[in-house]
Amino acid sequence: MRSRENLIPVYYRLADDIKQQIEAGVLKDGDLIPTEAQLGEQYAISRMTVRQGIALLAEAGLIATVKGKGSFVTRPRLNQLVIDLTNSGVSKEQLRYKLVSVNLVRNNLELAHELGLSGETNIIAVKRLLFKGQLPVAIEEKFLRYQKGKPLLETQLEYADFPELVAKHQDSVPVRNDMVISVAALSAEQAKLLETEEVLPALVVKQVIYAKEDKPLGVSIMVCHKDRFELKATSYPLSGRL
Amino acid sequence: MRSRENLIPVYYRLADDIKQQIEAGVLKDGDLIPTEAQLGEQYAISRMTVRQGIALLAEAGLIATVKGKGSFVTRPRLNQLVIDLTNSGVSKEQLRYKLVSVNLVRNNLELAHELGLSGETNIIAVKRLLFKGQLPVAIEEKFLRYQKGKPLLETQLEYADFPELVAKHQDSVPVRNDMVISVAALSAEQAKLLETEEVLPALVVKQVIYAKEDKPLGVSIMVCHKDRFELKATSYPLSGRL
DNA sequence: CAGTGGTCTAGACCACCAT
DNA sequence: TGGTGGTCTAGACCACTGA
Repeated sequence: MRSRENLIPVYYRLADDIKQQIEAGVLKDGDLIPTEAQLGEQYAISRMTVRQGIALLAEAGLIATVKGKGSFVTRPRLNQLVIDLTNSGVSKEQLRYKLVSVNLVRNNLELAHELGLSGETNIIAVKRLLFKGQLPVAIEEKFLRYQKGKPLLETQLEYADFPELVAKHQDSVPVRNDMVISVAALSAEQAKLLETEEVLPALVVKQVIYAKEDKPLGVSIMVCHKDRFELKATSYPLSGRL
Repeated sequence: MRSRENLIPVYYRLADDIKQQIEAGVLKDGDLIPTEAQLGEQYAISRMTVRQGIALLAEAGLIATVKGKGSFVTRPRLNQLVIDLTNSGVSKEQLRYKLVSVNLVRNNLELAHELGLSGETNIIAVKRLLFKGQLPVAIEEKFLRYQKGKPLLETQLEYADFPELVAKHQDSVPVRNDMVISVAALSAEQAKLLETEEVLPALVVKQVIYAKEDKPLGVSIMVCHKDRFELKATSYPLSGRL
Protein backbone atom coordinates (compact mmCIF):
# COMPACT_ATOMS: atom_id res chain seq x y z
CA MET A 1 0.00 0.00 0.00
CA ARG A 2 3.02 2.30 -0.37
CA SER A 3 2.39 5.39 -2.49
CA ARG A 4 3.27 4.42 -6.02
CA GLU A 5 4.90 7.57 -7.35
CA ASN A 6 6.52 8.74 -4.12
CA LEU A 7 9.13 6.88 -2.21
CA ILE A 8 7.82 8.09 1.12
CA PRO A 9 6.21 5.43 3.33
CA VAL A 10 2.48 5.52 3.96
CA TYR A 11 2.78 5.92 7.73
CA TYR A 12 4.95 8.97 7.19
CA ARG A 13 2.36 10.46 4.87
CA LEU A 14 -0.33 9.88 7.50
CA ALA A 15 1.76 11.53 10.22
CA ASP A 16 2.48 14.51 8.00
CA ASP A 17 -1.20 14.95 7.16
CA ILE A 18 -2.12 15.13 10.82
CA LYS A 19 0.83 17.41 11.53
CA GLN A 20 -0.39 19.82 8.86
CA GLN A 21 -3.86 19.81 10.38
CA ILE A 22 -2.42 20.64 13.79
CA GLU A 23 -0.18 23.42 12.50
CA ALA A 24 -3.05 24.89 10.49
CA GLY A 25 -5.27 24.93 13.54
CA VAL A 26 -7.80 22.42 12.16
CA LEU A 27 -6.94 20.13 15.03
CA LYS A 28 -6.58 22.14 18.23
CA ASP A 29 -4.92 21.54 21.57
CA GLY A 30 -6.91 18.90 23.43
CA ASP A 31 -8.75 17.55 20.38
CA LEU A 32 -9.02 13.81 19.89
CA ILE A 33 -7.64 12.56 16.59
CA PRO A 34 -9.47 9.70 14.83
CA THR A 35 -9.02 6.25 16.34
CA GLU A 36 -6.43 3.90 14.93
CA ALA A 37 -9.18 1.78 13.37
CA GLN A 38 -10.75 4.82 11.70
CA LEU A 39 -7.41 6.03 10.35
CA GLY A 40 -6.71 2.55 9.04
CA GLU A 41 -9.97 2.61 7.15
CA GLN A 42 -9.47 6.19 5.86
CA TYR A 43 -6.04 5.41 4.47
CA ALA A 44 -6.87 1.78 3.64
CA ILE A 45 -3.88 0.53 5.59
CA SER A 46 -3.44 -1.93 8.42
CA ARG A 47 -3.59 -0.85 12.03
CA MET A 48 0.08 -1.58 12.72
CA THR A 49 0.98 0.85 9.96
CA VAL A 50 -1.31 3.49 11.42
CA ARG A 51 0.44 2.99 14.75
CA GLN A 52 3.79 3.68 13.13
CA GLY A 53 2.54 7.09 12.04
CA ILE A 54 0.95 7.79 15.42
CA ALA A 55 4.28 6.93 17.06
CA LEU A 56 6.05 9.56 14.96
CA LEU A 57 3.61 12.23 16.08
CA ALA A 58 3.88 11.20 19.72
CA GLU A 59 7.67 11.25 19.53
CA ALA A 60 7.54 14.77 18.10
CA GLY A 61 5.34 15.82 21.01
CA LEU A 62 2.41 16.77 18.80
CA ILE A 63 0.04 14.23 20.30
CA ALA A 64 -0.21 12.22 23.50
CA THR A 65 -1.82 8.80 23.36
CA VAL A 66 -3.73 7.50 26.36
CA LYS A 67 -4.56 3.85 26.71
CA GLY A 68 -8.26 3.16 26.55
CA LYS A 69 -9.11 6.71 25.50
CA GLY A 70 -7.37 7.84 22.34
CA SER A 71 -4.74 10.25 21.04
CA PHE A 72 -5.01 13.91 22.00
CA VAL A 73 -3.44 16.89 20.29
CA THR A 74 -0.97 18.59 22.64
CA ARG A 75 0.93 21.82 22.40
CA PRO A 76 4.44 20.98 21.25
CA ARG A 77 6.96 20.96 24.10
CA LEU A 78 8.36 24.40 23.45
CA ASN A 79 9.62 24.50 27.02
CA GLN A 80 12.13 21.79 26.22
CA LEU A 81 15.06 23.28 24.34
CA VAL A 82 18.03 21.35 23.02
CA ILE A 83 21.57 22.70 23.18
CA ASP A 84 23.78 21.07 20.58
CA LEU A 85 27.33 21.63 21.78
CA THR A 86 28.82 20.54 18.50
CA ASN A 87 27.16 23.49 16.80
CA SER A 88 26.51 26.00 19.53
CA GLY A 89 28.49 29.15 20.17
CA VAL A 90 30.69 29.07 17.14
CA SER A 91 30.62 26.75 14.19
CA LYS A 92 33.03 23.89 14.62
CA GLU A 93 35.15 24.64 11.59
CA GLN A 94 36.18 28.05 12.86
CA LEU A 95 37.33 26.75 16.23
CA ARG A 96 40.98 26.32 17.13
CA TYR A 97 42.29 24.85 20.36
CA LYS A 98 45.43 25.65 22.25
CA LEU A 99 46.62 23.51 25.11
CA VAL A 100 47.54 25.62 28.12
CA SER A 101 48.48 23.05 30.73
CA VAL A 102 48.13 19.46 31.92
CA ASN A 103 48.50 18.78 35.64
CA LEU A 104 48.05 16.06 38.19
CA VAL A 105 45.98 17.43 41.06
CA ARG A 106 45.99 15.83 44.48
CA ASN A 107 44.29 16.68 47.74
CA ASN A 108 41.79 19.04 46.20
CA LEU A 109 38.86 17.92 48.31
CA GLU A 110 36.16 19.82 46.48
CA LEU A 111 37.18 18.45 43.12
CA ALA A 112 37.69 14.96 44.48
CA HIS A 113 34.24 15.03 46.00
CA GLU A 114 32.68 16.06 42.71
CA LEU A 115 34.39 13.13 41.05
CA GLY A 116 33.36 10.77 43.83
CA LEU A 117 36.93 10.20 44.96
CA SER A 118 38.91 10.42 48.14
CA GLY A 119 41.27 13.36 48.49
CA GLU A 120 44.37 11.33 47.87
CA THR A 121 43.50 10.17 44.39
CA ASN A 122 45.22 11.80 41.46
CA ILE A 123 43.07 13.91 39.22
CA ILE A 124 44.10 14.99 35.74
CA ALA A 125 43.51 18.67 35.04
CA VAL A 126 43.61 19.87 31.45
CA LYS A 127 43.32 23.52 30.55
CA ARG A 128 42.64 24.61 26.98
CA LEU A 129 42.03 27.88 25.24
CA LEU A 130 39.41 28.09 22.49
CA PHE A 131 40.06 30.47 19.62
CA LYS A 132 37.77 31.83 16.98
CA GLY A 133 40.25 32.95 14.40
CA GLN A 134 42.89 34.88 16.35
CA LEU A 135 40.52 35.78 19.17
CA PRO A 136 40.41 33.74 22.39
CA VAL A 137 36.74 33.10 23.17
CA ALA A 138 36.78 30.72 26.11
CA ILE A 139 38.86 28.91 28.68
CA GLU A 140 38.02 25.26 29.11
CA GLU A 141 39.19 23.36 32.15
CA LYS A 142 38.60 19.63 32.45
CA PHE A 143 39.09 17.26 35.34
CA LEU A 144 39.18 13.48 35.04
CA ARG A 145 39.91 10.55 37.28
CA TYR A 146 43.47 9.40 36.71
CA GLN A 147 43.22 6.10 34.90
CA LYS A 148 46.34 3.94 35.01
CA GLY A 149 47.62 2.79 31.67
CA LYS A 150 45.45 5.23 29.75
CA PRO A 151 47.71 8.11 28.73
CA LEU A 152 46.12 11.26 27.44
CA LEU A 153 47.54 11.53 23.98
CA GLU A 154 48.14 15.05 22.83
CA THR A 155 45.91 14.70 19.82
CA GLN A 156 43.05 13.78 22.12
CA LEU A 157 43.82 16.75 24.33
CA GLU A 158 43.76 19.11 21.41
CA TYR A 159 40.81 17.97 19.41
CA ALA A 160 38.38 15.71 21.21
CA ASP A 161 35.26 17.26 22.67
CA PHE A 162 34.59 16.55 26.29
CA PRO A 163 32.26 13.53 26.14
CA GLU A 164 34.50 11.96 23.52
CA LEU A 165 37.57 12.55 25.66
CA VAL A 166 35.92 10.96 28.66
CA ALA A 167 34.80 8.00 26.57
CA LYS A 168 38.32 7.44 25.27
CA HIS A 169 40.12 7.81 28.56
CA GLN A 170 37.81 6.14 31.07
CA ASP A 171 36.97 2.46 31.40
CA SER A 172 33.39 3.21 32.36
CA VAL A 173 30.92 4.10 29.64
CA PRO A 174 29.56 7.65 29.92
CA VAL A 175 25.77 7.74 29.93
CA ARG A 176 24.75 11.18 31.16
CA ASN A 177 25.91 14.79 30.94
CA ASP A 178 24.57 17.43 33.31
CA MET A 179 25.11 21.11 32.65
CA VAL A 180 24.77 24.25 34.72
CA ILE A 181 24.95 27.67 33.09
CA SER A 182 25.78 30.67 35.23
CA VAL A 183 27.60 33.99 35.30
CA ALA A 184 30.82 34.91 37.07
CA ALA A 185 33.47 37.60 36.93
CA LEU A 186 36.77 36.83 35.27
CA SER A 187 39.79 36.38 37.52
CA ALA A 188 42.93 38.31 36.66
CA GLU A 189 44.51 35.17 35.26
CA GLN A 190 41.44 34.33 33.17
CA ALA A 191 41.20 37.87 31.84
CA LYS A 192 44.82 37.69 30.77
CA LEU A 193 44.27 34.41 28.96
CA LEU A 194 41.27 35.88 27.16
CA GLU A 195 43.24 39.04 26.34
CA THR A 196 40.67 41.32 27.87
CA GLU A 197 40.04 43.65 30.81
CA GLU A 198 39.84 42.20 34.24
CA VAL A 199 36.43 43.42 35.31
CA LEU A 200 34.41 41.68 32.60
CA PRO A 201 31.78 39.11 33.54
CA ALA A 202 31.77 35.76 31.79
CA LEU A 203 29.39 32.98 30.86
CA VAL A 204 30.26 29.86 32.84
CA VAL A 205 29.22 26.47 31.47
CA LYS A 206 29.88 23.55 33.78
CA GLN A 207 29.42 19.96 32.69
CA VAL A 208 29.58 16.76 34.71
CA ILE A 209 29.67 13.46 32.87
CA TYR A 210 28.41 10.34 34.60
CA ALA A 211 28.58 6.61 34.08
CA LYS A 212 25.69 4.40 35.18
CA GLU A 213 24.54 4.63 38.78
CA ASP A 214 25.48 8.33 38.91
CA LYS A 215 29.19 7.65 39.04
CA PRO A 216 30.93 10.88 37.99
CA LEU A 217 33.65 10.47 35.39
CA GLY A 218 34.67 14.00 34.55
CA VAL A 219 34.02 17.67 35.10
CA SER A 220 34.41 20.42 32.52
CA ILE A 221 34.20 24.14 33.20
CA MET A 222 34.07 26.57 30.32
CA VAL A 223 34.56 30.27 31.02
CA CYS A 224 33.40 32.19 27.99
CA HIS A 225 34.08 35.77 26.96
CA LYS A 226 30.71 37.54 27.15
CA ASP A 227 30.97 39.24 23.77
CA ARG A 228 32.55 36.38 21.85
CA PHE A 229 30.41 33.42 22.80
CA GLU A 230 26.70 32.65 22.90
CA LEU A 231 24.85 29.48 23.71
CA LYS A 232 22.01 28.60 21.37
CA ALA A 233 19.17 26.17 21.92
CA THR A 234 16.04 25.25 20.02
CA SER A 235 12.93 23.18 20.55
CA TYR A 236 12.92 22.04 16.96
CA PRO A 237 15.29 19.05 16.91
CA LEU A 238 12.84 17.01 18.97
CA SER A 239 10.43 16.96 16.06
CA GLY A 240 13.13 17.08 13.43
CA ARG A 241 12.21 13.85 11.74
CA LEU A 242 8.75 15.02 10.83
CA MET B 1 5.15 -14.33 24.42
CA ARG B 2 4.95 -11.66 27.15
CA SER B 3 6.89 -12.47 30.30
CA ARG B 4 4.50 -14.33 32.53
CA GLU B 5 5.35 -12.97 35.97
CA ASN B 6 6.34 -9.45 34.97
CA LEU B 7 4.06 -6.91 33.42
CA ILE B 8 6.84 -5.43 31.32
CA PRO B 9 6.58 -6.05 27.58
CA VAL B 10 9.06 -8.39 25.90
CA TYR B 11 10.46 -5.74 23.54
CA TYR B 12 11.23 -3.55 26.52
CA ARG B 13 13.08 -6.40 28.18
CA LEU B 14 15.13 -6.94 25.03
CA ALA B 15 16.00 -3.25 24.79
CA ASP B 16 17.02 -3.15 28.44
CA ASP B 17 19.23 -6.23 28.05
CA ILE B 18 21.14 -4.62 25.21
CA LYS B 19 21.32 -1.32 27.09
CA GLN B 20 22.90 -3.10 30.06
CA GLN B 21 25.47 -4.72 27.76
CA ILE B 22 26.36 -1.32 26.32
CA GLU B 23 26.65 0.37 29.70
CA ALA B 24 28.72 -2.50 31.04
CA GLY B 25 31.11 -2.24 28.11
CA VAL B 26 30.30 -5.71 26.72
CA LEU B 27 29.09 -4.05 23.56
CA LYS B 28 31.43 -1.24 22.59
CA ASP B 29 31.12 1.83 20.42
CA GLY B 30 31.00 0.69 16.80
CA ASP B 31 30.06 -2.92 17.55
CA LEU B 32 27.32 -4.58 15.55
CA ILE B 33 24.46 -5.95 17.64
CA PRO B 34 22.85 -9.25 16.54
CA THR B 35 20.57 -9.06 13.53
CA GLU B 36 16.83 -8.75 14.00
CA ALA B 37 16.36 -12.35 12.89
CA GLN B 38 18.97 -13.58 15.39
CA LEU B 39 17.43 -11.59 18.24
CA GLY B 40 14.02 -12.93 17.32
CA GLU B 41 15.35 -16.46 17.59
CA GLN B 42 17.23 -15.78 20.85
CA TYR B 43 14.17 -14.35 22.56
CA ALA B 44 11.72 -16.57 20.67
CA ILE B 45 9.70 -13.57 19.53
CA SER B 46 8.59 -12.27 16.17
CA ARG B 47 10.70 -9.89 14.17
CA MET B 48 8.24 -6.99 14.49
CA THR B 49 8.54 -7.26 18.25
CA VAL B 50 12.32 -7.23 18.02
CA ARG B 51 12.07 -4.10 15.92
CA GLN B 52 10.04 -2.41 18.63
CA GLY B 53 12.91 -2.94 21.07
CA ILE B 54 15.49 -1.83 18.54
CA ALA B 55 13.47 1.34 17.95
CA LEU B 56 13.64 2.17 21.66
CA LEU B 57 17.42 1.88 21.63
CA ALA B 58 17.73 3.97 18.49
CA GLU B 59 15.48 6.65 19.95
CA ALA B 60 17.66 6.77 23.05
CA GLY B 61 20.71 7.24 20.83
CA LEU B 62 22.38 4.05 22.01
CA ILE B 63 22.42 2.43 18.59
CA ALA B 64 22.20 3.57 14.99
CA THR B 65 20.61 1.27 12.46
CA VAL B 66 21.81 1.27 8.88
CA LYS B 67 19.73 -0.24 6.12
CA GLY B 68 21.33 -3.28 4.55
CA LYS B 69 24.06 -3.47 7.19
CA GLY B 70 22.77 -3.72 10.73
CA SER B 71 22.57 -1.84 14.01
CA PHE B 72 25.74 -0.33 15.45
CA VAL B 73 26.42 0.71 19.02
CA THR B 74 27.01 4.47 19.22
CA ARG B 75 28.18 6.70 22.00
CA PRO B 76 25.11 8.35 23.49
CA ARG B 77 24.59 11.93 22.30
CA LEU B 78 26.01 13.60 25.39
CA ASN B 79 26.57 16.75 23.35
CA GLN B 80 22.84 17.26 23.11
CA LEU B 81 21.54 18.69 26.36
CA VAL B 82 17.91 19.47 27.14
CA ILE B 83 16.86 22.56 29.07
CA ASP B 84 13.48 22.09 30.68
CA LEU B 85 12.19 25.58 31.39
CA THR B 86 9.38 24.31 33.57
CA ASN B 87 11.93 22.95 36.02
CA SER B 88 15.08 24.93 35.40
CA GLY B 89 16.40 27.69 37.57
CA VAL B 90 13.98 27.37 40.42
CA SER B 91 11.30 24.81 41.02
CA LYS B 92 7.96 26.01 39.80
CA GLU B 93 6.20 25.92 43.15
CA GLN B 94 8.55 28.47 44.70
CA LEU B 95 8.08 30.98 41.89
CA ARG B 96 5.90 34.06 42.25
CA TYR B 97 5.17 36.55 39.51
CA LYS B 98 4.53 40.25 39.72
CA LEU B 99 3.25 42.22 36.78
CA VAL B 100 5.28 45.40 36.26
CA SER B 101 3.73 46.89 33.15
CA VAL B 102 1.75 46.28 29.97
CA ASN B 103 2.31 48.63 27.05
CA LEU B 104 1.48 49.03 23.42
CA VAL B 105 4.67 49.71 21.49
CA ARG B 106 4.68 51.32 18.08
CA ASN B 107 7.42 52.37 15.72
CA ASN B 108 10.10 50.31 17.40
CA LEU B 109 11.75 49.14 14.21
CA GLU B 110 14.09 46.62 15.74
CA LEU B 111 11.32 44.88 17.64
CA ALA B 112 8.96 45.02 14.70
CA HIS B 113 11.59 43.46 12.48
CA GLU B 114 12.14 40.62 14.92
CA LEU B 115 8.40 39.95 14.89
CA GLY B 116 8.25 40.18 11.11
CA LEU B 117 6.11 43.30 11.17
CA SER B 118 6.23 46.78 9.72
CA GLY B 119 7.07 49.62 12.08
CA GLU B 120 3.54 50.88 12.36
CA THR B 121 2.01 47.76 13.81
CA ASN B 122 1.18 47.71 17.48
CA ILE B 123 3.20 45.40 19.64
CA ILE B 124 2.19 44.34 23.12
CA ALA B 125 4.98 44.60 25.69
CA VAL B 126 4.56 42.81 29.01
CA LYS B 127 7.07 43.15 31.80
CA ARG B 128 7.03 40.80 34.78
CA LEU B 129 9.19 40.29 37.81
CA LEU B 130 9.95 36.76 39.00
CA PHE B 131 10.32 36.19 42.72
CA LYS B 132 11.75 33.30 44.64
CA GLY B 133 10.22 33.84 48.04
CA GLN B 134 10.75 37.54 48.75
CA LEU B 135 13.76 37.83 46.46
CA PRO B 136 13.44 39.13 42.90
CA VAL B 137 15.42 36.73 40.68
CA ALA B 138 14.68 37.84 37.14
CA ILE B 139 13.00 40.40 34.90
CA GLU B 140 10.98 38.94 32.07
CA GLU B 141 9.96 41.08 29.15
CA LYS B 142 7.69 39.72 26.45
CA PHE B 143 6.68 41.13 23.10
CA LEU B 144 3.77 39.87 21.01
CA ARG B 145 1.96 40.91 17.86
CA TYR B 146 -1.18 42.79 18.80
CA GLN B 147 -4.05 40.50 17.95
CA LYS B 148 -7.43 42.20 17.63
CA GLY B 149 -10.19 40.72 19.75
CA LYS B 150 -7.78 38.70 21.86
CA PRO B 151 -7.36 40.60 25.13
CA LEU B 152 -4.58 39.60 27.45
CA LEU B 153 -6.42 38.61 30.58
CA GLU B 154 -4.61 39.42 33.74
CA THR B 155 -4.58 35.83 34.91
CA GLN B 156 -2.76 34.87 31.73
CA LEU B 157 -0.32 37.69 32.26
CA GLU B 158 0.43 36.56 35.76
CA TYR B 159 0.67 32.83 35.46
CA ALA B 160 1.08 31.49 31.95
CA ASP B 161 4.58 30.59 30.82
CA PHE B 162 5.71 32.09 27.56
CA PRO B 163 4.85 29.38 25.01
CA GLU B 164 1.47 28.94 26.70
CA LEU B 165 0.80 32.67 26.58
CA VAL B 166 1.67 32.81 22.89
CA ALA B 167 -0.54 29.80 22.18
CA LYS B 168 -3.47 31.41 23.97
CA HIS B 169 -3.14 34.85 22.46
CA GLN B 170 -2.14 34.22 18.87
CA ASP B 171 -4.18 32.69 16.09
CA SER B 172 -1.21 30.88 14.63
CA VAL B 173 -0.03 27.67 16.26
CA PRO B 174 3.46 27.95 17.78
CA VAL B 175 5.78 25.22 16.52
CA ARG B 176 9.32 26.26 17.43
CA ASN B 177 11.17 28.09 20.19
CA ASP B 178 14.71 29.36 19.66
CA MET B 179 16.85 30.47 22.57
CA VAL B 180 20.06 32.44 22.92
CA ILE B 181 21.88 32.61 26.24
CA SER B 182 24.30 35.45 26.85
CA VAL B 183 25.66 37.82 29.47
CA ALA B 184 25.03 41.54 29.89
CA ALA B 185 25.37 44.18 32.56
CA LEU B 186 22.28 45.35 34.39
CA SER B 187 20.93 48.78 33.56
CA ALA B 188 20.17 51.13 36.44
CA GLU B 189 16.48 50.47 36.05
CA GLN B 190 16.96 46.69 35.95
CA ALA B 191 19.21 46.77 38.98
CA LYS B 192 16.57 48.69 40.90
CA LEU B 193 13.87 46.17 39.97
CA LEU B 194 16.12 43.33 41.11
CA GLU B 195 16.98 45.23 44.30
CA THR B 196 20.70 44.98 43.74
CA GLU B 197 23.77 47.03 42.88
CA GLU B 198 24.02 48.56 39.48
CA VAL B 199 27.30 47.10 38.31
CA LEU B 200 26.29 43.44 38.46
CA PRO B 201 26.32 41.33 35.30
CA ALA B 202 23.28 39.21 34.47
CA LEU B 203 22.34 36.08 32.61
CA VAL B 204 20.23 36.99 29.58
CA VAL B 205 17.91 34.37 28.11
CA LYS B 206 16.18 35.37 24.91
CA GLN B 207 13.48 33.28 23.32
CA VAL B 208 11.73 33.66 19.98
CA ILE B 209 8.64 31.60 19.30
CA TYR B 210 7.71 30.79 15.70
CA ALA B 211 4.71 29.45 13.84
CA LYS B 212 5.20 27.34 10.71
CA GLU B 213 7.29 28.79 7.91
CA ASP B 214 9.46 30.68 10.42
CA LYS B 215 6.81 33.26 11.16
CA PRO B 216 7.79 34.86 14.50
CA LEU B 217 4.96 35.13 17.02
CA GLY B 218 6.65 36.44 20.12
CA VAL B 219 9.90 37.41 21.78
CA SER B 220 10.79 36.94 25.43
CA ILE B 221 13.85 38.33 27.16
CA MET B 222 14.71 37.21 30.66
CA VAL B 223 17.36 39.11 32.59
CA CYS B 224 18.40 36.98 35.55
CA HIS B 225 20.23 37.94 38.71
CA LYS B 226 23.58 36.15 38.52
CA ASP B 227 23.52 34.78 42.04
CA ARG B 228 19.84 33.88 42.20
CA PHE B 229 19.28 32.02 38.97
CA GLU B 230 20.96 29.15 37.14
CA LEU B 231 20.03 27.33 33.98
CA LYS B 232 20.28 23.56 34.12
CA ALA B 233 20.39 21.09 31.27
CA THR B 234 20.92 17.36 30.97
CA SER B 235 21.43 14.80 28.26
CA TYR B 236 19.38 12.22 30.12
CA PRO B 237 15.76 13.00 29.15
CA LEU B 238 16.40 11.85 25.60
CA SER B 239 16.83 8.30 26.83
CA GLY B 240 14.45 8.67 29.73
CA ARG B 241 12.07 5.98 28.67
CA LEU B 242 14.65 3.25 28.83
C1' DC C 1 -20.49 -3.56 28.49
C1' DA C 2 -18.31 -1.69 24.03
C1' DG C 3 -14.44 0.97 22.48
C1' DT C 4 -9.78 2.27 22.79
C1' DG C 5 -4.81 1.80 22.56
C1' DG C 6 -0.79 -1.82 23.84
C1' DT C 7 1.31 -5.99 22.60
C1' DC C 8 2.42 -9.72 19.53
C1' DT C 9 2.41 -13.02 15.53
C1' DA C 10 3.88 -15.23 11.16
C1' DG C 11 4.13 -14.32 7.31
C1' DA C 12 5.34 -11.06 2.79
C1' DC C 13 7.87 -7.98 -0.54
C1' DC C 14 11.13 -4.35 -1.03
C1' DA C 15 15.60 -1.46 -1.13
C1' DC C 16 20.04 -1.43 0.17
C1' DC C 17 24.71 -3.41 1.01
C1' DA C 18 28.57 -6.32 0.47
C1' DT C 19 30.79 -9.90 -2.17
C1' DT D 1 24.02 -13.20 -4.97
C1' DG D 2 22.60 -13.59 0.02
C1' DG D 3 21.90 -11.00 4.05
C1' DT D 4 20.32 -6.90 6.17
C1' DG D 5 16.93 -3.55 7.77
C1' DG D 6 12.34 -0.96 6.05
C1' DT D 7 7.62 -1.44 5.16
C1' DC D 8 3.19 -3.63 5.50
C1' DT D 9 -0.58 -7.07 6.34
C1' DA D 10 -4.56 -9.32 8.67
C1' DG D 11 -5.32 -11.17 12.06
C1' DA D 12 -5.21 -12.02 17.68
C1' DC D 13 -5.55 -11.24 22.77
C1' DC D 14 -4.95 -8.01 26.47
C1' DA D 15 -5.59 -3.85 29.80
C1' DC D 16 -7.67 0.12 30.38
C1' DT D 17 -11.46 3.59 30.02
C1' DG D 18 -16.08 5.20 30.25
C1' DA D 19 -21.03 4.61 30.36
